[in-house]
Amino acid sequence: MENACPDFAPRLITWQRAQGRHDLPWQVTDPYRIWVSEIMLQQTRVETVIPYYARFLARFPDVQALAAAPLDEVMAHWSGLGYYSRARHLHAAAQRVMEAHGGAFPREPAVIETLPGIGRSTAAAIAAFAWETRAAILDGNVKRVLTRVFGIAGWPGERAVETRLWELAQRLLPSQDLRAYTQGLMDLGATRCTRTRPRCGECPFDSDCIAHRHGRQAELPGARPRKSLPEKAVQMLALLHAGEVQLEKRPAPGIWGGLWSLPECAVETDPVALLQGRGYRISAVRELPGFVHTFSHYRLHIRPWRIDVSRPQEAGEPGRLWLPLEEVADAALPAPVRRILEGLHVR
DNA sequence: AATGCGGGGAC
DNA sequence: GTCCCAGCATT
Repeated sequence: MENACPDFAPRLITWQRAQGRHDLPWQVTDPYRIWVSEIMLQQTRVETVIPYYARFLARFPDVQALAAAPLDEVMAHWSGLGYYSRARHLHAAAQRVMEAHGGAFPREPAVIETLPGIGRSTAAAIAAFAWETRAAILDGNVKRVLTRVFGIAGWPGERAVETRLWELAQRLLPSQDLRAYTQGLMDLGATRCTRTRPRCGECPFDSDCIAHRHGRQAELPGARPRKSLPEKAVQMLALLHAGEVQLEKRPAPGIWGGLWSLPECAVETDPVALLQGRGYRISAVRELPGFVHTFSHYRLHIRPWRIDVSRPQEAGEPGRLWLPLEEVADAALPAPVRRILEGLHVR
């Protein structure tokens, strides 16, 4: 497979030295500073990390200072970065480095990986940058570069594909210059082999890259399989009376919790009969155009109705109000409810 | 093997 | 809006 590009590593190293990034704040040899950067950079972009990194190192300049600091203060310096278990693990790992390793960061990737918050790729990156250790990384950048250059299909999150990528990453490792090589993989992925609109004309593997040769840059790496969302359906009832619409407050845990929404009923239910059973007198009924609202967990087919009532009921119940249509713009409404009501107001 | 974990930027 | 980002831990 790697026959597609037999001199991958030396070409990458040469490219990194000429075209790669050399001014990132964590391009140092202190393993502590490299370690902190690698944790912050997990699932987080370089531009986002830079200001946090500066503040963090100013307050916790070495592993001893981090281990001795209160966790609350570590968390405060992480505030806004997200994935806060990274900060808790970082703090715990600093204390273990002090107690189990006498304050000296371990050099062997297998030992580094036993520290909390450090997996295979992060352990390899720390060792490669700090000591030129021959260890393979496999982050999002590397997955993108390798799937494209070597034409590896499938979603990298799938076990079989990830196993292939780890094997390939391991086989491609040079015997020296691991610092430039590892940085080159990241630099290429970040500045040339980008997710969209890759700059193939400025890539050292231009002529060899399978994806470029076949115009498959957009197909590689393979996309996460689209999980088919469950389909649900509901009818929403816009009850109108004297220029006002009835709203219900959604229960607090649950979808749209705390927002004001329209009364609902199942699609099997006849809304007119339902309302008449509750004592409403109905003067006009019109079914409005249906549409689909997509959540992260399911797709909701919404069938809205405009129902003019001449004798409203259920007034004064808690969690139920009549809102003047003129005030729809300022109300706390779910997006699809707002869409329905704004459509009404135009008429 | 799947999911939870944040926030932000690109499109 | 969706997708992804210098991933890892947990189940």
